[in-house]
Amino acid sequence: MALQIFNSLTRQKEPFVPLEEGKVKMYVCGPTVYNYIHIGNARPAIVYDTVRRYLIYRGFDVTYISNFTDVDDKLIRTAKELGEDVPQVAERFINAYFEDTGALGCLRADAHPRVTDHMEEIIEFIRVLEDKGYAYESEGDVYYRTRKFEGYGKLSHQSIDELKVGARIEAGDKKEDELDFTLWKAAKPGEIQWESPWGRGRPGWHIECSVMARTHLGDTLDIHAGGQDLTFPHHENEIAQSEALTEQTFARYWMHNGYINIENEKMSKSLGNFVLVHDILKQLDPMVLRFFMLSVHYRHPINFSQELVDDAAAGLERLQTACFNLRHRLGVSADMGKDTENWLKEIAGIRTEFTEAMDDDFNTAKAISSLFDLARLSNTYLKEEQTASEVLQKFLDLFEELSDVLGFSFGQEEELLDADIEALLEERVEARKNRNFQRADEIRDLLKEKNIVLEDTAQGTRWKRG
RNA sequence: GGCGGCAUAGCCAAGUGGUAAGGCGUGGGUCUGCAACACCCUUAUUCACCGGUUCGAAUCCGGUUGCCGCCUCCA
Repeated sequence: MALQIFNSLTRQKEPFVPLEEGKVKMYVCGPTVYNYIHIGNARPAIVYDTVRRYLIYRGFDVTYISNFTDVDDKLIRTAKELGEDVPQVAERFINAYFEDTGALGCLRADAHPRVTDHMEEIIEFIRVLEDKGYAYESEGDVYYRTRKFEGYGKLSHQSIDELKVGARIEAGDKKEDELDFTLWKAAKPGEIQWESPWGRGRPGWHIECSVMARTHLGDTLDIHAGGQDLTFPHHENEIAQSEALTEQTFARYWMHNGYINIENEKMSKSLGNFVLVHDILKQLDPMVLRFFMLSVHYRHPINFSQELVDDAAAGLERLQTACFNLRHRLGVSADMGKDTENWLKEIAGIRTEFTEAMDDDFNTAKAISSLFDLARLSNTYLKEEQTASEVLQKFLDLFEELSDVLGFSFGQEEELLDADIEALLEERVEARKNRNFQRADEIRDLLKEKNIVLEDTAQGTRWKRG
């Protein structure tokens, strides 16, 4: 079964066939960097990072581009409020973005282009649109002549007239048609601005993605992705701009992830329930947040609440414990297992299960259930009195292989204990041997206070950080 | 008004024609000196409701109800 992707353009799953065999050009709309990212921004970051990892796992050569919108109205406003200039604000939140998404296990894109580094290309792009009759200047602004683009509405599946019903009509509008959107915006005095054929100004909202995608990936992308809310108008407008200019298909597969609600409510500024990744990670293991995000299919809405996060943490811990227990056993027991072939076959079967889930439009929820199957299987194996190192190692390898695709890391740093704690551990072994359970329990309690949890097994006592 | 989505156990969540994955939680049991970890069993004769198609539907069709999103800045 081939990899299938749900394409927003056709509203159905399609076999994924990149334009150039073996190579994938992927563009993900990045944030406007006027604040720390919230968990709604974290979802696409995590989801498409996982898509990318899986494509790589499947053997594709992926070029992954994700932009920063580092100039726009919100940035200008924020800079004003903070008494800084726009580049300063952008720089700070770009750094914060890397810090936050890095903690969440997201790999760096092959490039993170910024709007302000592409002014020449943007101006040139608009100029060509103007030449072709798709753009017109009006009092220093430049607008896109929406009605001229035949396919307008094909992504959001709306006809232009349906869209028009909902369009806002502003008094004294400089546009020819209320559906026309801004390509270039004349600057007000004091605002950040660039020289252009239409006077000093800055780019409109949608043009930057068309330009940066083309600059870094060429005329046709394999995958263009972003949040569901970007479908209209952002992505619709990108298509109009790019396809008017190049007369080529802009993106072949469009992916859109669902929203996040907070405690069953839409996250919004007015409700005051914005959850910033920067804040939540102070009290939440980033891997738990990632696990939580991937435990629901990316196109479905997801509800964020303390209770659900706690559930996710418990689930993730089960997987971590399974790995931990495998490592302990690998370190202490002899290499003597039976039925090795059968176990190896079962392990391999789980890889297939996982791949089939991911092939089906990146069904990470189902893929995660394969990890749980793997945990159950390995835990069952650990009940055997005799184990084979080869099998234990294969279990660990598959855990690592699959969790790496999902971007989880089950930390395994070899830690050393202080000498006095080692001494207590040894004393406890003696005490238990002598059936001095009172002393043994005393030591266990003592270490628990130091956040070291002891577990007695048939293969000796193991410890972990609580 | 237009376009679209969702409704599966206490909670979360897969599942798009073949007789309900998985996780968390619950209850019982096994293991253990006691724990912990783990394992086994338990928790939906049923998938919002009503019709229809079919040998067979959570899955397809029609209708009803409820919730949500987009059409306006937004991941």
